[in-house]
Amino acid sequence: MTFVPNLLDWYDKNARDLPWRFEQSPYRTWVSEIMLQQTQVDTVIPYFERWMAQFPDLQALASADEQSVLAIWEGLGYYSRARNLHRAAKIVVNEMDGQMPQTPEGLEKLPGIGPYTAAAIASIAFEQDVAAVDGNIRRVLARLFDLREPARSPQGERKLWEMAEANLPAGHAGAYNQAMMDLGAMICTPKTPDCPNCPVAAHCRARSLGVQEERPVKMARKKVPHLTVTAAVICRDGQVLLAKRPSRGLLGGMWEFPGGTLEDQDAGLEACLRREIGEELGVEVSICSPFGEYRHAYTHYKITLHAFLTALSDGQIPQNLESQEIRWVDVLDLSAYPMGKVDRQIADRLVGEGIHDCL
DNA sequence: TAAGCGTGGAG
DNA sequence: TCTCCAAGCTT
Repeated sequence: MTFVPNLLDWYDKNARDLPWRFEQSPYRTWVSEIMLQQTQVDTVIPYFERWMAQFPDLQALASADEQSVLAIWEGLGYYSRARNLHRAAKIVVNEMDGQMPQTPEGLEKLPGIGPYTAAAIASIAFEQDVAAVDGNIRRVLARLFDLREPARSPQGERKLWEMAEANLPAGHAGAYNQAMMDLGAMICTPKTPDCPNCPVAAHCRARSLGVQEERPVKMARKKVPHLTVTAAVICRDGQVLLAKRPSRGLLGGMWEFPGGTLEDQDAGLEACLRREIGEELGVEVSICSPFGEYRHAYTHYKITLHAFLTALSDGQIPQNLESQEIRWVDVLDLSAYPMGKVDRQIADRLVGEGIHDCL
């Protein structure tokens, strides 16, 4: 007797009523799965609704421009997800006659779709009998079978996919995968799992050994560096200068206030800013006043960003030396330019206070 | 293979 | 304030 009947019975009664379940289509399933990568359901829901209002189908997405796609995605993070989803939609519409692949192998060829997402879409949208393993399922399986290896190690990962496949109920893969995820999100949580209310507690080896909170075994985590960063709000005639970041890498394709990281050789924050503006724009600026200190944690490092109101020195014309593009933007138009969180905070403060030319 | 990639919520 | 970590993928 496996845990699966109890699991499916529980899911039948307790499945969450989510927007992409309430009204289901392959496209909606796809978008939801991409948004849900490394992101919690409650965070995703409002983004999903806005997305569907603006890009109701594959054709609408494929014909959109990347900036409007990034603008909708702003705040959700991992922006390559948005760029890849956009690219993939163009591929499906232009090269596949608008028909999404229905198998994991076909889906995985599209940018942004890896092993988990391919299995999730194939099982949920196309009723294929394939097992998926995500963070929730990884935790549930590691506890059910008391997996001793680190779950994210190559060997642990291989065993988890084997466990998921071994227990797959034929003809019910979509419900099975989603039930495992809902169980992980609602009952079998990372901290203090609700074992008394768990429908499969009787099958749980970690629970029977009292080690459920020690599963899954984690890999050691690296320390994150903390950088000091400066940024310039360069003001001129009611406008500010924005730079568009390179298309790949951190915040790819998003706009920002130019600046950069404090180096050992810099005499101070203002010297750092003058150096960075020289490197990035080839101009000299005069620094008028501080404009806030912003702390933020990215995936791999933390920053404290010091912003300054600045003005170009006489006769200086900014050149685009390191960005995709630079552009003078009216303060009231800043909301139309997709930005990461810190730059959005600076932009919002500019909008709120109005711009006062500093010289 | 391991590092890079955002942000927000929970404890 | 800090740590963990959340429906992972790409290079």
